[in-house]
Amino acid sequence: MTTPDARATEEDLAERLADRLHSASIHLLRRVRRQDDAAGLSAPHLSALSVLVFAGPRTLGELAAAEQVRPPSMTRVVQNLEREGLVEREADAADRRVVRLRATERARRILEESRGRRVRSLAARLRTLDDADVATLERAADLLDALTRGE
Amino acid sequence: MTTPDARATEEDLAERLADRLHSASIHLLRRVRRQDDAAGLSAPHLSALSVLVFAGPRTLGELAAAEQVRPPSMTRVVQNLEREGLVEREADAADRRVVRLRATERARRILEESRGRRVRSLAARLRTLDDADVATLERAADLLDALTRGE
DNA sequence: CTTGATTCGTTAGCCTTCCTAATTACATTA
DNA sequence: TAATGTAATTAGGAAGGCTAACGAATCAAG
Repeated sequence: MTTPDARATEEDLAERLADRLHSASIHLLRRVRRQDDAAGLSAPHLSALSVLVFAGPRTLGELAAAEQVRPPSMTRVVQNLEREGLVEREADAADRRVVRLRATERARRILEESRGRRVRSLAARLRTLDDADVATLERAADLLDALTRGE
Repeated sequence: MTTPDARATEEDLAERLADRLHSASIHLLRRVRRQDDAAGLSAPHLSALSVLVFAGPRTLGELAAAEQVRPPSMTRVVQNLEREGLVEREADAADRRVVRLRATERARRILEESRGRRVRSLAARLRTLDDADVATLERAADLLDALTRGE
């Protein structure tokens, strides 16, 4: 970085990194999607179901917020998951407008299986990395999670 | 790594990491997409154009492979970019079937501008990280790029 | 040289996922 | 009790991905 434009370059570093992470995410998702899901769970369905399984029951609106989509988008996802017997709706005692969602026992099994299938080829590639690189990606996953969550 | 248990655990670690990277990518993209693009360049368009700008001219098939989409998908993207005057087609001298694609001068300018807009909020968050975390993400971007490329 | 197989890109048509706007049902507050 | 606000759904549309089928060009055998 010995260019005359050192200041502009420095300011661009964050943007440049953001751009690279953006591209990497696009490519990672496209690769994973191709792996094709025998269990019939697409990435958005899998991701939403994960929230219910690992973080516990949520209302539809909370789930939409966690997944960073609008409620109407989540409505459809939930309808599909419900049809597959992976999610159950419960009435909220205090407020009958809200839909409380809970993953079924079957969902836990399906989730484990289909997650394995979906990310298998990526996981295979990860196994070729040395410990330091794995640690880097572990830490990066944490950081990205924190960065993309909230506000 | 000698016992079946250790091996299974090790395999689970890779899958677990793959799953976390998968989720992080979904959330990152959903966040970035919301930022909305004043220049009218969507993420897939921006990403494809980046390849042509930074890696030089490519055939349509090569570009599709680099972007991990099928040729018909890339055909549409290129048609849009062409209509915007961001990409030019050239005939290949040796093989008249192939379409050689080149980013225009205008594309370079537009790319810089719209990339900034698109990733701005992510970049702002990245600026809050310390140097070590930034370095981690830089390295992770490299690793992910390598992992999702090829084969 | 001719014929058949292959390859590059396009067209056609479908599916999924996301969105905004409008609507319905319930809750809250003035 | 009337007005306002909020949770979820419905309706409708845009974008981006896919496969299948096709035309044009190339390559490989004979």
